[in-house]
Amino acid sequence: MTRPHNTWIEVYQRLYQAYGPQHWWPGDTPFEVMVGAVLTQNTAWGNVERAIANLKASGRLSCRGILTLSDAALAELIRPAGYFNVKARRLKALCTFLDTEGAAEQPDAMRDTATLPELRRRLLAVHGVGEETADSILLYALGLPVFVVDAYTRRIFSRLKLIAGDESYARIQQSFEAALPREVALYNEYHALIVHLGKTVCRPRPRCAECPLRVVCPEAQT
DNA sequence: ACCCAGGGTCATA
DNA sequence: TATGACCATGGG
Repeated sequence: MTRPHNTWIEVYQRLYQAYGPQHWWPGDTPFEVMVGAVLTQNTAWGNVERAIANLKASGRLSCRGILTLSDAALAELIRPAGYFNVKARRLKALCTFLDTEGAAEQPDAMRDTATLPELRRRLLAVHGVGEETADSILLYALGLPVFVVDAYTRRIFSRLKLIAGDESYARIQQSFEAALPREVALYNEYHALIVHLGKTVCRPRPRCAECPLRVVCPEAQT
């Protein structure tokens, strides 16, 4: 008997065939990934890169380096990332958390201190860490199997009519995790490809002529 | 001069 | 629980 066609996997395959591996997360260390996950909240990645470059250049890209800065000095370093006062506080909250977890020196050591659901709960309790930021940290900094849902995911998959768009984060996440094999490498690549498509093609005003999902997407069936 | 970007918190009803 | 205001820079 023929199994129902898994569109969720087909979308991945088409994106991968079109764009290839994305080599995510753009960041050298787990700690840099965590910092980037906070800084990129509602912010273009290019601005985040400048902020991270400032932190690196000043030798402050570490828990201690961040916690020993004044709020004002930290805000000044991350200014290009926008919301700099808000994000300065959030970065400090994250570093304080890592400290209390005994993971200040080795942020990815946190990985083996608890089960995945427990780690997620702890991250969500940190000020400034919501669901997407928590999951980005779990997947891209700690290498744990959690599918990351973001605004691009909602836009693309609602245009594909695979979701309505206004579901809860958890609901959308479950749709992906139920349809896909539980593999970190797949979750990693899929989300990265979604972001790439969202930035270049599936924009607020879509450029469907260049979309590798043309045959799958009702939006493009003019 | 707009619109948009790899969200999250907080106050209010 | 569900909305809306707020946070702010930089590119198109």
